[in-house]
Amino acid sequence: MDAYHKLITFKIKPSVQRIAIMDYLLTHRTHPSVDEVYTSLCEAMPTLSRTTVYNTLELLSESGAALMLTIDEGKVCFDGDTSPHAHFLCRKCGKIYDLPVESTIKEVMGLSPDGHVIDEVHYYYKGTCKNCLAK
Amino acid sequence: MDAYHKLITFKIKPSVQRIAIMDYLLTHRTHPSVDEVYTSLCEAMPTLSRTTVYNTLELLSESGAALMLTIDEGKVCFDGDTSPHAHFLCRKCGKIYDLPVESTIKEVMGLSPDGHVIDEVHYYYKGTCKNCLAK
DNA sequence: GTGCTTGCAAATCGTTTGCAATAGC
DNA sequence: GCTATTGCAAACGATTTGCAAGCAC
Repeated sequence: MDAYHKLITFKIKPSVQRIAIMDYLLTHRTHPSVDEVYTSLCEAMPTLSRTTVYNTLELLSESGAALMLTIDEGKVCFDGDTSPHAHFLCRKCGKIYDLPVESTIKEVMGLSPDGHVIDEVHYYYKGTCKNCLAK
Repeated sequence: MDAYHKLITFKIKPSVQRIAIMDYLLTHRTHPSVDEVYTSLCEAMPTLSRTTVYNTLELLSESGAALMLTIDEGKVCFDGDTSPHAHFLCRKCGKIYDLPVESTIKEVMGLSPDGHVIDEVHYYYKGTCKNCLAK
């Protein structure tokens, strides 16, 4: 699905900026930070403001069109892939990798044994990635 | 185990401040932020500085004597309980609850199918807690 | 006395806010 | 024209840094 239709699907009114940001998330599976999205899009859209990127990414994650990741302390990252998967952060190079989940995240959703309602699940792993191990 | 011996176990040189901070984490299972630890300890130790709290909590989490939680975007929390368990954040009241983990986190530790070395695992759940549901 | 630990103040950085300019129906 | 969206600049708050003073062996 392209960016425009993903916005429509999640009931988000499309605008030039929103489509560009959604498209960036869908075509760059690098789990970018706000600043990476902003800086990358600025080349093609020089009038884009950081505020709009903040607003839009918040809107996307609240609407369910993107995931807000807090695996990296001190700065938030975003993922346009909203299918169930886990995330791995390499402490050496700082890259975030996708990992498959054994027991699907969907099973956890709903009411916890303690009586809390769970509507969002994140599995975060940290360590050293394959590439950094080889060095 | 008391704070002093937990520091020794994790090869951390004890000091008055480090013992006080470790003790705070062991006796307050509220997943406090840096500021909560600092403010609470300041009453009894007026000369304590925020820098020391930052340094010590970083040292504790790097040494494995405490967990650094990033479930709450924008500010980091700490947990003196280093046994395997998951965390649930209530978006209404902001409290973090401990949850038991079905498949133990220890099983995940080690080499991932992709060849990355995993040495830290966090399971984060978000939603509305029992108490807030009742209101 | 040497090296580690602490504490203060200033700086930094990601993020939020207030508000005016703009775009879309 | 009305409402929602965008963009700028200033404010904010958590965290980091530089460095001097203090403590322990």
